[in-house]
Amino acid sequence: MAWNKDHKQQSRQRILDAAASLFSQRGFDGVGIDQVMSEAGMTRGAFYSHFQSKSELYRHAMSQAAHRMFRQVQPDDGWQFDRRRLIEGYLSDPHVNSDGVGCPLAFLITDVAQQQPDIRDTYTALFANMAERFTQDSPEQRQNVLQNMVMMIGGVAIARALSEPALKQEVLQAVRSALEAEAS
Amino acid sequence: MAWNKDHKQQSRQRILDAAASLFSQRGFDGVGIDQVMSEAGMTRGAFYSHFQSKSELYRHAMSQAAHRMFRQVQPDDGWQFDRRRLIEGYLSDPHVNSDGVGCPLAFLITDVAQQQPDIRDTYTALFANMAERFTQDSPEQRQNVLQNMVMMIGGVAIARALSEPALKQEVLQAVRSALEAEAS
DNA sequence: GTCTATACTAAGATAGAC
DNA sequence: GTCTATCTTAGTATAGAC
Repeated sequence: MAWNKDHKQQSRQRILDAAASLFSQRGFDGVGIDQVMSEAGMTRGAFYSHFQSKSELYRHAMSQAAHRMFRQVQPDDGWQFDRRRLIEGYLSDPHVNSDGVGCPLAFLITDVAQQQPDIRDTYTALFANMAERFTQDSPEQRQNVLQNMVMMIGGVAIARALSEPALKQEVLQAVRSALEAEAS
Repeated sequence: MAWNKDHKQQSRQRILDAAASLFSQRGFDGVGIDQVMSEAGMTRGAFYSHFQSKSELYRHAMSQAAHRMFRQVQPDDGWQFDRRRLIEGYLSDPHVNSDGVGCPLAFLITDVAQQQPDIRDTYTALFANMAERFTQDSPEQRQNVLQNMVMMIGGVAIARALSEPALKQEVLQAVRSALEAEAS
């Protein structure tokens, strides 16, 4: 029994990892169950004993990717997060040009806006969650936090859409400048 | 002959208008040629005497929507555009919650990022074009212009993804505050 | 220039064997 | 729990009538 349970959990995790990566790059409509299951090392038929629908998979993959990012922002061991490191990492080339999992708040903005309410509710909860983590115990900073999140998320999303490297770097640099000015 | 030419132009325009609206709301993969042609009052077969592919239609629809917006920013009659009016209109409820054509730079960010190079090139050209219009003859302001564009585009895109009205308004208000502070 | 009909491919989801 | 097989629907694009 224990073995079976473990095995199912591992399969589910492989599906979620494949889904997070594929959805990050191609969006909801750009990914099929076939591709996800193939990348997870299984076939289509096995999918529905793990998730009820593609929509449910999308929501779980989005949540998982976001929470893994949150963990970097606010580690469990109680260390204060390093604001500058976070910003640099978020705007870095490996993240912006990632061909794997990226921050779903940035990589999937308009993709989410086009989907059903359940998916938009998940995105909304993740966005609100991140805003609260940043605001911590100084509610008077909330507007600044929201402005910084718009800059970071919007900047990464736009940079990913641009095909000209020079312009892409210019946008990312403009975002860095704005956030550094804000930090003082 | 003149009549035929006119008629074809009008059909093409109806297709473009329908496409701009549908793509704005549902993205590249969320729209079929059938839907576009049906909304334009024709059937599928007629499409390919106007455009070579769905991708070409998407690019033209995106360009047209953007240039119509540019015209509001910089009218032909030489009037200086009203910066505050532009910002208010861009962040307004009718634009953000529009169920028709919206600014493609905001409504289609991640949709474009997932598409082929030709589509990303079109988006890039439109973004660069808008940045230049705003910068006008003061190149030293270019970084500010890019920061403001990220704020406006990112803010509208995020607001559209959020399902909770209060949070959506909070984000838009934060963007307004940032842009007003910038204006001084 | 626009129509109907069709070729071709792929999607999401389900049924039933093992 | 995972497989193969299948149902149903819909997509892009093309061919040929009018």
